[in-house]
Amino acid sequence: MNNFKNLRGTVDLLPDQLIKWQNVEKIIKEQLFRSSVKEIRTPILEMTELFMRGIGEGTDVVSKEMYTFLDRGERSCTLRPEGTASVARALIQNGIKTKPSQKLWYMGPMFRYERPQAGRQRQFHQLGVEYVGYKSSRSDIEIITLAWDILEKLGIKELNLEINTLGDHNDRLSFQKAFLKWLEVNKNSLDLDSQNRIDKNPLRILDTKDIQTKKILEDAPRLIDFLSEKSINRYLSIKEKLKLLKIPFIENFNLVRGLDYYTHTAFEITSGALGSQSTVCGGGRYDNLISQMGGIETPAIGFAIGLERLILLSGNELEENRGTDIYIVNKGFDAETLAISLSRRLRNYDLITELDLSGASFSKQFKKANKLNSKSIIVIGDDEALRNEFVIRLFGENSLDNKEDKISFDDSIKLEKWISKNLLATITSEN
RNA sequence: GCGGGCGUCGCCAAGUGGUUAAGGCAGCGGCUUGUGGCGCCGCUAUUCGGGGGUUCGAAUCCCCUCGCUCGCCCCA
Repeated sequence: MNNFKNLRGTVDLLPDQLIKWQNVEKIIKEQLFRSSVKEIRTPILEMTELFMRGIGEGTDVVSKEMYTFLDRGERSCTLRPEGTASVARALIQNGIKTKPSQKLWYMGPMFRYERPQAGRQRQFHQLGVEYVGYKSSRSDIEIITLAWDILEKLGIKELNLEINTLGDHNDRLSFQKAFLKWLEVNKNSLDLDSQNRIDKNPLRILDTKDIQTKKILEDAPRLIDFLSEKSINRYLSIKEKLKLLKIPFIENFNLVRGLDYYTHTAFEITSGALGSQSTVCGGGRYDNLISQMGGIETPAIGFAIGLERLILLSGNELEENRGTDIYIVNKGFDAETLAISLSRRLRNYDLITELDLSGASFSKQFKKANKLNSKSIIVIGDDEALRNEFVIRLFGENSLDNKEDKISFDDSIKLEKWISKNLLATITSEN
């Protein structure tokens, strides 16, 4: 076996699987379109510095999961591990002042160097939505409901929305001060992982999985007690509105999320159906990111949905495929040319036509048409070529009677009539 | 980076030390060169992820290695 193989953690998506992907993407895009969210596309490759500064050097993503390499000009480049930093960069670079508020989405591959497992790949796909330049809690609500509605439109059930608030920069500073003081005292009773985080990213200790540490943390200072009145009111109003909108949620004070840039609202949507990688959607507010990256003070909030996990969760009704409408059986020199030109004409209709290219026997071609479940069939052979007409008839399982029509190659009207009577009616009733 | 499970045809598999490695699906060819669905017949792994070892003899036992997979960490 010295054939080529795909790289670990990457996958080939084959035509059959892509039917579902395309349907999922279509539903998502429609929902975004109706919500006035506009698409943005940024490069997959960025300078490494962007992610180090944007996401935070202490984070797991940056410290151990990036695909980083030197290009031929000795520049350090990184395949994007997430989309927010790139979008922020693009907006700053392209003059964010001229468009101070915008609703944006992007969809595409992201790369993280991790051990693959169920629902986790090294190259995976995300839908990201960013509301940039929106400050009020109304934007938090709209973006949470947008994420929720997309998942609902896809027919995904049994989702859990978790929310938390991280406060603003000052809230966090004063909390961190108290928390560090407490950590100093309790350091030795924490698990090793958490001890390591004290210097790098103390907030992350809050969502430790270690049971012992969890218990000890119950007596630690709580972020919520350090929030300013303004921050608290903001959070309370979000909870209030979610209740009024009947979006079920649970509060999770330990929801911190792995990226440094979050402020105020953090949220996550999970599903038990996913196994251990249960997060489908993660997001939050990042009011300081853009200014930290050199832009003007611009509050923003966003989320990302993992498409692979979405595909795993969405039902198989999205796998349904539209079959061939007309299969053109053809054989003989003149017949083949006529068949090609007829197939081109047929592509002006909303029909799926397939021209047989094999030159095989008629019986072979019929077998192929049958395998494809073609709804109808056109036959062009030497006889037809001679008479300048083709044979057309219905083909599916309900039409074994071989009732054929003959249509002249010049008679477009008769062809159109035949199509609308026999094919278009059934196609529209299906959709 | 650390644990557990697994690697036999494109896919699903039987085989657990003895001469030619079942079977099914898919594919190809034929019965049937101008009309399909069913059926029947035939073809498709000198080789069991790779390398080394034990043995008269290995897909089957041992060692190493690679890959996949599930979980931990973390995240989408």
